[in-house]
Amino acid sequence: MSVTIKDVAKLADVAPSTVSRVIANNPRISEKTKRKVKEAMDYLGYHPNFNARSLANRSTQAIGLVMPSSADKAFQNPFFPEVIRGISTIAHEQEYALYMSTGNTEDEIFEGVVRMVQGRRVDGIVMLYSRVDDRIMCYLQEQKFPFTVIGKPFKNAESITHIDNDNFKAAQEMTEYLISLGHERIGFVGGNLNLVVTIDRLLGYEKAIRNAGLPYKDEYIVHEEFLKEGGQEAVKELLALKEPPSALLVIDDVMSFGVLSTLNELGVSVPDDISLLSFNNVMLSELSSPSLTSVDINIFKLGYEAAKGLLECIQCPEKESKRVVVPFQLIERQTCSKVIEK
Amino acid sequence: MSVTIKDVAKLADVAPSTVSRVIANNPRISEKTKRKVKEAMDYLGYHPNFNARSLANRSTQAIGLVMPSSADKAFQNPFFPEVIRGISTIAHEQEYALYMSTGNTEDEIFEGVVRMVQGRRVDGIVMLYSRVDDRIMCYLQEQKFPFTVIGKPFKNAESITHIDNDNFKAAQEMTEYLISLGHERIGFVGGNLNLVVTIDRLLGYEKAIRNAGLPYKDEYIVHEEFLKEGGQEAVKELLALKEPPSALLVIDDVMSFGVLSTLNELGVSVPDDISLLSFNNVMLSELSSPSLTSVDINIFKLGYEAAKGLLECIQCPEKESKRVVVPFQLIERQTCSKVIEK
DNA sequence: TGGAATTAAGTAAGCGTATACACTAAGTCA
DNA sequence: TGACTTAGTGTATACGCTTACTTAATTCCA
Repeated sequence: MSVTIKDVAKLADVAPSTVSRVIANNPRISEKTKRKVKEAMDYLGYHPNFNARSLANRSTQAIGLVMPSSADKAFQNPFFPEVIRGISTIAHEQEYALYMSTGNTEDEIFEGVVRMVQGRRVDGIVMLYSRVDDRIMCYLQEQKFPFTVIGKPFKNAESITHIDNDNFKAAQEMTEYLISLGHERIGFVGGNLNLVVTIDRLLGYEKAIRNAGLPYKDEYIVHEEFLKEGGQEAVKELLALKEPPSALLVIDDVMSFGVLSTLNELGVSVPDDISLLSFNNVMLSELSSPSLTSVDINIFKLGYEAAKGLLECIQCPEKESKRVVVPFQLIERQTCSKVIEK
Repeated sequence: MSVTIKDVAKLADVAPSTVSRVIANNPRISEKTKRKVKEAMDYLGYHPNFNARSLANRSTQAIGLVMPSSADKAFQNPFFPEVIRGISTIAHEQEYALYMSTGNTEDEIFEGVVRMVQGRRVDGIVMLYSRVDDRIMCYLQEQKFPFTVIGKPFKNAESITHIDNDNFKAAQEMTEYLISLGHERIGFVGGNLNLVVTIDRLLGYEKAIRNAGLPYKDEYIVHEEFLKEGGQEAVKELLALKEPPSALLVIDDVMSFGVLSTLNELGVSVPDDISLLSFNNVMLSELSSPSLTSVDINIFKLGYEAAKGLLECIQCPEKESKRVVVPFQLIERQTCSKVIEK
């Protein structure tokens, strides 16, 4: 059917192995032969069969991506496309392709990963999230399969290459920023508590609150899904309190969009009645009205570095694991203001 | 190293071929044997090696995605994640994985596709765009490689399964809508003229303009890149005219975001000074201020149907090609208003 | 009861590539 | 000149799986 290494060998009048060596650019082949073989390859339009190569080679030139939930849900958050942009940039530089398996339930996703790994469909995996006691991560560790994590692993962080922001510090500084604006009732709108990023940011928030001698109130802390709907739910809860917060630290821009729309419906003005500070600085966060004050966590770089680290793992497995911290930066826009004394 | 079909065969005391048949659920194997083999597989934690299977099988259970530009750029437009959501939904249902190769230049992307195809890394391809005289599409046709297209192929549309909106009609109706609001100077902000979608919508626009007996002016037609920056450029050009348009038909929401921000900078009010109607109804188009009046083209469904069509192509290659038209719907929000007589 | 028909499982030949090992021819050196 | 490198190729096997072909065992019917 398609042209194989043997066809090339026949045409160039050499052995198949020689052709294989030319492909691998083996120095033991003379320039003359190389030229001859290359001509034959061009003439026949030869392209190596990746499956055969992978089989013989035990390498696939592909890296797998694992998302926290079904791609279906994940892609609703611009975080993921942006991470993938970063990943694909370096993947492309090194001629790796990206491979995604999807699933609806946790079990399905897990099975997908097992198939990727055992089926040798990829050389390594980038986990696009970090969760408390994650089965997939445990599995990859057991299997000693190369992987890197975006976010901080809950356990064994030292032995796993991971790329993260200093989320604790970021949340602390941002809370301090809100405090400096005069806010004393600051709500925290978090995502899923299983995600390490939620925990880190919550701890940073707590630290700042306590440092400032403010009361740390459980009712100011809400956890919802990482979607617009999550933000909407959260606001409803918080505004139902006797003393609703005057500022919100929201863990994700998309949630903030939800928060914003609900506040708008309720006739609560941002930032006059309530300030909003969120994380991620997604591409579209400047578009909302008012535009979001948000912490730029450099999503692109998170992806880029994660893939880079993974390729290093794959290429030299002895290399020890490392932690890369990507800096963050507050982007001030229109959703935060000073408290006006009444 | 990892457990193979032979290990399972040995443990279950059958021949490797029998194990293979159990995996394929071949009816010629007795239930008793199947049970025995499955036990052995579970016990050993066996998972088939996909590369070996693909090699023997000539099938990969993966579908390739081709984007119009580098993933880097494409992912800046929420259109693509959303299409991929649709694709991944059905891909997952049928246990296919997604495969993406990326490249910066047109040549690199082309090479990536050739490697996908010749290297037998995927069973079929979904083209996420349709362009005039596209090398990749020609190549896939020559190779008789299964593929489907999102958008209308420029040539041979009858012989290629494709999923599209009726962009001509959509643009015509939308232009008529603007005309019905009293607008007589309507600008058209298009994307790359090589994209068939741009052409179709432009033609629909022209049709409506001419039907209404309005002058069709070239200077009202601008083409820029499918990004925010593109929208920004476009506005600058259009507002520099002696008689700037009172309404704009913008081909893409992200461009509209750019249009909006520039108009805002220039102190032009939307919709009071200028109306804006755009396409795609991306998830975040309700967030801008004012929120975008936009045509919902059902991006998710475009992806879903494209992948579905592809899987049909793969599974029965004789099946004839088809055209699926996904309906559109105007979502009225805040960027269009009637012309106020002065 | 013998042989055809049917069912169940095994044998072995690929799929296309990589690579350890073997081999040849030419060059090196004492 | 003969033993010894060394550069350049070829041979043969392995990678893990599928499948056409065969064989063995069982059933069925005249």
